[in-house]
Amino acid sequence: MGSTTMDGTKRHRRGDTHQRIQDVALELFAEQGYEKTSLREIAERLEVTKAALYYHFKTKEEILVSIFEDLTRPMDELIEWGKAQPHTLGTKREVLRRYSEALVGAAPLFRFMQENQATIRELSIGNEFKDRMLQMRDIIRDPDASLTDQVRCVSALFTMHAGMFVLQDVDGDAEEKRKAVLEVAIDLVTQAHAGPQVP
Amino acid sequence: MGSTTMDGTKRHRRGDTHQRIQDVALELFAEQGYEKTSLREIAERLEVTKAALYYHFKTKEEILVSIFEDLTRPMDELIEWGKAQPHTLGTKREVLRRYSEALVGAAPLFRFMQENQATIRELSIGNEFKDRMLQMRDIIRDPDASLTDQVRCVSALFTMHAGMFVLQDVDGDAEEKRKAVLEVAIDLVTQAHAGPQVP
Amino acid sequence: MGSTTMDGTKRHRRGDTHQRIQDVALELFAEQGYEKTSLREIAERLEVTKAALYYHFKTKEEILVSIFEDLTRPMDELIEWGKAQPHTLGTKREVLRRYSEALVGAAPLFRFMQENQATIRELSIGNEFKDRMLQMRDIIRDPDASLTDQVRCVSALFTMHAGMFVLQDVDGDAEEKRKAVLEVAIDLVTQAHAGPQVP
Amino acid sequence: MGSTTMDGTKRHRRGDTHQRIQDVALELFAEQGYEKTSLREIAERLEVTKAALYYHFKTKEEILVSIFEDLTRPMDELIEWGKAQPHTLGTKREVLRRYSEALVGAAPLFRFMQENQATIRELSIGNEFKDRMLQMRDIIRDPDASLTDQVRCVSALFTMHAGMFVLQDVDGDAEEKRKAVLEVAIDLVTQAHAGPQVP
DNA sequence: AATGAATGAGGATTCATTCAT
DNA sequence: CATGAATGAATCCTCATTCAT
Repeated sequence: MGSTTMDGTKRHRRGDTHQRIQDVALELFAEQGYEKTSLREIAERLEVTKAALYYHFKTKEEILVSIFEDLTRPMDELIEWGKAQPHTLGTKREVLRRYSEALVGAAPLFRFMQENQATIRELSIGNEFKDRMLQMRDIIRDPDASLTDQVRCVSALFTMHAGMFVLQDVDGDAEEKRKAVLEVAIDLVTQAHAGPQVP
Repeated sequence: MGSTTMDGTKRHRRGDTHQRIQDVALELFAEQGYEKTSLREIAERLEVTKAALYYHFKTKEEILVSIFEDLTRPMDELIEWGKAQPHTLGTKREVLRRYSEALVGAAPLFRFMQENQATIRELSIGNEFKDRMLQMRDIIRDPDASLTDQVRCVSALFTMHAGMFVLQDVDGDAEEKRKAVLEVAIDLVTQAHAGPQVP
Repeated sequence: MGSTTMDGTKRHRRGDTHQRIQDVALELFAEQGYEKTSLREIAERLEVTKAALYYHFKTKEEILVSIFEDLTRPMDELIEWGKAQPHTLGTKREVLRRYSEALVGAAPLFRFMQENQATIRELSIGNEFKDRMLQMRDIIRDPDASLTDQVRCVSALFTMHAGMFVLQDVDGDAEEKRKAVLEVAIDLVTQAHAGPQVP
Repeated sequence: MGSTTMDGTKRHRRGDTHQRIQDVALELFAEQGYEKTSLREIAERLEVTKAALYYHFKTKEEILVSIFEDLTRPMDELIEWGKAQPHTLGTKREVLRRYSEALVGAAPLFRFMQENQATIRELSIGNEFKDRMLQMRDIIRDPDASLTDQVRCVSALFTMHAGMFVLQDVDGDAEEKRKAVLEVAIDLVTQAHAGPQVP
């Protein structure tokens, strides 16, 4: 029942449940945290049994890992691209611009990552995530710049991550806010670049 | 037996265990997260029984609450002071300066708060903390400023919170880093102030 | 499709998978025990799905039962033969001799039976196995003999079962060990026969 | 309630529950096997909750380990003693005699060990038990004797272990049976000693 | 001021089994 | 002949909490 589609194809929507588990899980993880979200809860909301989850994923952690891998792919590609470019201010601005867009697609995941750092540190994705962040940092910052300028770069990255969520309860349309955040981030990086020239 | 002597030497100072519980708890909470830290673990590290913890605190949450209240008192006072001042750039700078110092004393707690947001949101201190942050925000930002400038202010706050931990694996002495972070934060607020004048 | 060819070459011989399941199952049962061996494990090692096992066998227990029946047929025949003979010492020796040989073919099964008695007792083959053993015992022992002599006979049987596995970590070639075990068993039965004559 | 004794001592029978858990656990382990016995079952029979078991023992395995350690102490001592004696036939007989007696006290445990070998092999006591058996074997057997004589010695040991349980459904009083088994075992060892002299 | 003993609720995970395709 | 998807029941275990002493 219910697996027949308009065109009469009685397809078994392979990946349907798989995908739905990921969706609901991310929703709940982001809402309540990883630890506080039980598999029972996920299963109930999907109207399947806990055991069904285990048919699709070997462990609770694997659910998270799979979400993470799926949603951070665009960032991986961005990092790959960024590392191949010359470390100019132009590159950095472009990276921030693209990063800002990539974040939109993975917003719930990043909100989750940000709010569950303690938990994630102990999980297998902990290091993976940290590595990605450090790679981004190394694309953005200049290790020979002043400490202050380095802080500016790190702050730029942070502003982008946090900005999106912290501003949730502020007035204004989401796309506008994204642009404002991006502007501040680009400003910070630009200042970091200008900085050393006028010591 | 015989835990008090006339001159106070070698006595189990009242509040000794109480304090030790808070210390160990915060240490573990910050390290592993609130959910992953069990009372058994805290008790074991203190070499007392779980039941002993219940002599000093009614619940696990109360341990956290008490830590929170003790460690955020300086910030409360700062907020009180800040609200009483005129909303000038000078005030804001001073607030950031003092905030930066206050953060040093409460660093593990803030690290904890930052890394356990999802958990904390469901706890009683969740709102308290959010309120404090919003009050800080309202001291720092100007609600009539452009969205971008508002982001600058929020970013200034965020930079201070995050900066301290994210920079842990970066070179340089802690006090220097604190100053660099403070500088960037003050810069951001200063720019936010300059901004509206050149629209 | 296409699993049989005219000349029988390259055909999926009927019972191929059936047989392979039994082989792998016995191997794992003997190695890890019945309870600790899951159908998932068996299926994985065969590179089929669990459901495939259910095409060939109705239950997990049935897999074991079928192995048991296949491998103990020679013993059944031996018992049939033994019961038909006169209860002389010669018969008993011959039975032991043949039993020893039969054991070689069913070694993994017997190792399994011996190491999983608690489990087997609750299974349908439990009684069957016990019955076989009692019938063997009744061929070997003389119910009117002294208790000691009866113990000798039971011990002879036991020695044969256990001997093969316990001696695994002892020096020497398997066939030699089998003969040594057989010799001791025959000795025991011989003594049991000599016993009553010299009270 | 119920913890007051005749003499008015209101003692908390420390170790009472601890001991009762061991008793019931061994009973069930021996009856149904280790795997098939769930903690729920043990708890129910004791009219406590599962969690209570975990107050007394860290894991299910630890319950078994503790039983094992308590009940095999006499054997450890016997082995210690046996190793210190000269390897004469007299010593061996004495060891068997004492072993036979020690077995009576630990009968359910040994029945359990015998019937759950597959399970035990994977548990921490597996090796401990095997070690004890090999030490016994090395006290009893002579490594330079003929293979047949070595089998005799191993068989003697085995006969003692198995004899007690296999003979359960045979006529006669328990003590008598024990003596018969012991006699056969001693005979086997004696023959092993006499053997090499007449090659 | 602290302990020993226990509980109830819930956690993740595994298993044998079923059934439509 | 075999699979993909799912279930229900059970498993071991952990946790915060309570209470008499």
